[in-house]
Amino acid sequence: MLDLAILGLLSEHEFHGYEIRKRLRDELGLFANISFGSLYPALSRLELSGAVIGTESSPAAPAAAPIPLTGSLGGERAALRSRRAGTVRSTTRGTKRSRKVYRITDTGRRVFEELLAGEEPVGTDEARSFGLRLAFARHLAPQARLGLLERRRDQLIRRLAADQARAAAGNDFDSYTRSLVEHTTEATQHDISWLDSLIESEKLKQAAPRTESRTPRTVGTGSAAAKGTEL
Amino acid sequence: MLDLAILGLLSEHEFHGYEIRKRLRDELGLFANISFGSLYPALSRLELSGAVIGTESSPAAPAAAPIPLTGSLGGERAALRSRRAGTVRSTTRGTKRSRKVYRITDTGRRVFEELLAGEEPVGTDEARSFGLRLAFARHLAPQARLGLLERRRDQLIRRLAADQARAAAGNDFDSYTRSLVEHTTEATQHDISWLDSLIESEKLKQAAPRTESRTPRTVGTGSAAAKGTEL
DNA sequence: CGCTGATATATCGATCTGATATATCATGTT
DNA sequence: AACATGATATATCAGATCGATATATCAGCG
Repeated sequence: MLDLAILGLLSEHEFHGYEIRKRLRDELGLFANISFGSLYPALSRLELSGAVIGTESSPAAPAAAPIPLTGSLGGERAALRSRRAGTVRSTTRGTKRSRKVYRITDTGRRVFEELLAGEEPVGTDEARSFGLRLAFARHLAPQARLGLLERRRDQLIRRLAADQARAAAGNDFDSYTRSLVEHTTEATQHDISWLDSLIESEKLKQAAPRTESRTPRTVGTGSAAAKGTEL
Repeated sequence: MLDLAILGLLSEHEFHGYEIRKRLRDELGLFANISFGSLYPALSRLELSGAVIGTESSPAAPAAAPIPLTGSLGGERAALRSRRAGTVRSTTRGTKRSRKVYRITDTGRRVFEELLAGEEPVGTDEARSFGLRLAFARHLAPQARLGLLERRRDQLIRRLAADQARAAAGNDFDSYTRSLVEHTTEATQHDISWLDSLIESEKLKQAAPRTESRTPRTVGTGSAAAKGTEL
C-alpha cells in the first residue's frame, strides 16, 4: 500500500520523506496523515530492497557536489517548493536540516509496475487502495486500467448486496442504526454510478483511435494477469 | 475501537468470539471481517481487565447450567442461529466444539459507557468510529448524542475544505485523479447532508416532551432525559 | 467415504497509527 | 533582544489491527 504510494510519487521525481508525507496528504488526500512510523520504515525497507536510493543532503557537507542527479532540475524544484516559495536565501550555509532525498531505481520502477498491476487487496482498505491505483492509473495499459475499474465495480456490487441484506434483515435496528445502514447503501450506490461513468468513458476512450501524445510507461497487458474472471 | 464494538454487542446479550465476529460483519458491516488476530486478543484483554467474563461452554461439562442469562431467550436464539437451524441433537455429547461464551460485567458496562461517551479519535478511521458510536447512540444521553453528531459534522466540514483545496490546487492532475477528487468531495458533501438531517431530527426529538417507555441506560451528560424513537 | 465448507479458537509476522524525542530555522510577539 | 511558536525534518516506540495459518469438530454432499 504505502510502498505503492511512495514509488508512485518517486516515479515522477525525487523527494525526501517529509515531502512525501505532505504530498500524500495534500494532493491525494488518501492517507489523511501518514504516520512517520510508517513512512520512514517504509523508505528504509525500499532502500534496503534496492527500489530507491537515499542520498544524504546534509548542509554541513558542501564538499561533495550536492547531488547532480537527473540533471538536478527536479531536485531543485522540490527543494524550492519545500522552502516555501520565496526567500531566495541560498549561498552556502544553512539548508535547514539534513534531508535524505530518495530517488527511484530501475528496480523500483519494476516493483512499482508490479504493485500497480498486481492483485488489489480485498477487505479493510480496498477503497483507499483503489483510490491510490486510480491516481496512478495513467501508468497502466488501457486493458489493465479497464480491468482495475471493473474489478472495483464488482467489489462494490458485492458490497451493495451485503448492504441491502443488512437493511432487509435489520428490523430490530433502532432509528440510528437504520439510518446508518441506509446511508451506507446510498453511498455504495453512488460509488457504483461513479464507477459506471468511469468505465464508460474509459471504453469510449479506448474505442476511439486516440493517438495521444504522452504515453507514460504503461503496464499490465502482456502478462497472464487474471482479469475480472477470478470471482 | 474494537473494545467498544465488543462491549456494545455484549451489553445486549452474551456471545462467543465467533458469533461476535459474525454479528459485527453481518449486522453493522463496519468491520468488514474482524481478524481473529484482533478479536481473540481483545477478548482476553477485556477479560483480564474484568470487563467481561468468559465461561467455557465445553461439551464435556454439561454440569454447570449453560448460562440462563436474560431469560435465555436471546441466548437461545443466538445458539440456535449458530447451530444453523434444526438438527435438535444435544443430549450429552458433541456440542460442536467448546465455545467460550462472554458475558459483560458491571465494570464492563462502565467501560462501555466511558468509551461511548469519550473522545472520538481523529484521523484514519473516524468514519468507522463514528458509525460504531452511532449504532450504539441509543445508549447515549440526548445531549451527548447531539454532541456526537455535531462533532462528526465538524469533522466533515474540515474534510470538505481539504477536499475543495485539493480540487482547486490540482490543475496538473490527470483525468483519473481529478475524477477521484471530485467524487470524494461529493461523497463528503453527501455525508454532511446526512448529518444535517440527523441533527435536525435529533433536535426535533429533544424539543418534543416524549415520555417514552424503554429508557436503555443512557450516558454522557448528567441529565437523565427521556428518549423516544423505537421506530 | 472422503471432500468441502461452516464453526470455533488461537497465534504469528507485518504493517500502520499516534505519540514522543530531537534538532534546526523562520516568524511573530512582547 | 529575548522568547515563544510553529514549520521543517528524521527517527523510534508501544499498541492495535490485519491477513495468513494452524488446529479441531462437525454437517452435508455425492
